[in-house]
Amino acid sequence: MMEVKTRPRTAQTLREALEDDIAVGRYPPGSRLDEVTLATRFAVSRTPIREALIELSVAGLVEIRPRRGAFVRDIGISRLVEMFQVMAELEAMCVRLACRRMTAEEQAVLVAAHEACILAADQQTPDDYFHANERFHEAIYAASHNGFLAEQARALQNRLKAYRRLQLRVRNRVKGSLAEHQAIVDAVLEGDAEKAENVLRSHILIQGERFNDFVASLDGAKASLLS
Amino acid sequence: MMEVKTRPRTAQTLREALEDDIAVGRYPPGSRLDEVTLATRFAVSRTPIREALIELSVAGLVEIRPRRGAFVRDIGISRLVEMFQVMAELEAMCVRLACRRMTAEEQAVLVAAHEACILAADQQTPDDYFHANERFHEAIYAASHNGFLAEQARALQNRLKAYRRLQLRVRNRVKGSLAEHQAIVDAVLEGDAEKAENVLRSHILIQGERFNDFVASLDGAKASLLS
DNA sequence: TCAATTGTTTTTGTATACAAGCGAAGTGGT
DNA sequence: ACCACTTCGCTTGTATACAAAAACAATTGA
Repeated sequence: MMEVKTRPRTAQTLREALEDDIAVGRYPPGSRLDEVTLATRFAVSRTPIREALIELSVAGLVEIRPRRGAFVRDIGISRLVEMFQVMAELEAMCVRLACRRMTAEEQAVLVAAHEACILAADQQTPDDYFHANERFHEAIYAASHNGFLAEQARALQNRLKAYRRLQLRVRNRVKGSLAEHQAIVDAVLEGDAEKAENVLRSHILIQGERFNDFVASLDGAKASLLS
Repeated sequence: MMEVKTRPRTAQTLREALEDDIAVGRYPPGSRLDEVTLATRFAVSRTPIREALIELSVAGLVEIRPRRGAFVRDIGISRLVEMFQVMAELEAMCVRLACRRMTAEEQAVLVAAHEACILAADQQTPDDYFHANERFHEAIYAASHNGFLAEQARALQNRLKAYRRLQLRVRNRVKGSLAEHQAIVDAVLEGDAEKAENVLRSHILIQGERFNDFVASLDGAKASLLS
């Protein structure tokens, strides 16, 4: 069997490596994750592979069907909308708390992250914007001063990573995202918690909708998901 | 070493067994979970024990410090408050959605669960009330018609199980809890989503506060936590 | 020709064996 | 006597071996 480029396994854990491979689409939803194949690919025994797969299954990215193996969890579109709904609520909570509690430094970090987003959006590199966007939201999580909430938000953001990335491909979505960020920053700087909360909530909800559009637009042409 | 009563391991998984043991206090926060000890206790090899511990660590009940073992996660009081805050928001979201979406049958289930709580509260058995209470909240999760949200709510409720149980020991807490439930049911039946949301939110937040009281009241006498 | 049953093969789940790191205790030096 | 260093034991992390279940294929009977 033809060996595809195997990442050198720097210092990152097996779990992170698999997480990335799933997010990037190397292992598409529904595909089987064979233990021995993975073991040979990463040049380890089955044991650490199994442990990584268990972690991923608890985290929700992988489904382990007893006695028949691990599969990349295929999230239906309706469940995806549900997840974005919860994500919206978590982020709304974050920004609400952030409005009350955030320090001047944290405000500066948020503004800087926003400006980085603007820069990344200008040059037509969608992946750069994707990462700048992640840091923007991270700034809000951290500013909530609720460590547990921030963890939950990060975990769910990570679980939705693949879909958030795709959703950015929708026409004019980056521009729209940016405008929403601006509104959020404005509200936060004004200290208008209620406004910030509402804008952020719909900023997330719109992602679920745009993803829906995206899927609908390709319809039969599932193959191009990995284009 | 003296063998304490080892549960016969009916059909439940190792993970659930350990979860229970932690919730019940057999393994108090901070205590070390030795792999070989657990292996002999459950009469299995280290492998399935390790896998269960990994699951628990991802779920957040256990902390695995590399190369030094697994410990029951010791949740500080401030983090606990954070967790109750998030729980409150999740439940508020559940009831808000439930108000809009719940069917007549689901309303009936909720009312029935509430009545079961009243019955359980009358007879002075705190554990019965605890379980009836769980079913009451479960009815709300299910009625949200957002499967993912319901899963998240259940997971967090489970993680807080030990603390919710203790918090019920505070003077008059059961009576107070019941009154709050009544208010929630009323609001839901009226279809007043905003009211239901607010009442439920503070119903959860109050648990964090009452737990705080509870800890403060014993103060030095940590030993009696397991009374 | 098709279905069913049986035998083979592949794959998961568990046990055991082995390697390597951390901690504790002991030893030697100052 | 006190501190640093070394060594030994115990525990985790990983590899391998084995058992059992599921998938697959082939053969036989209708």
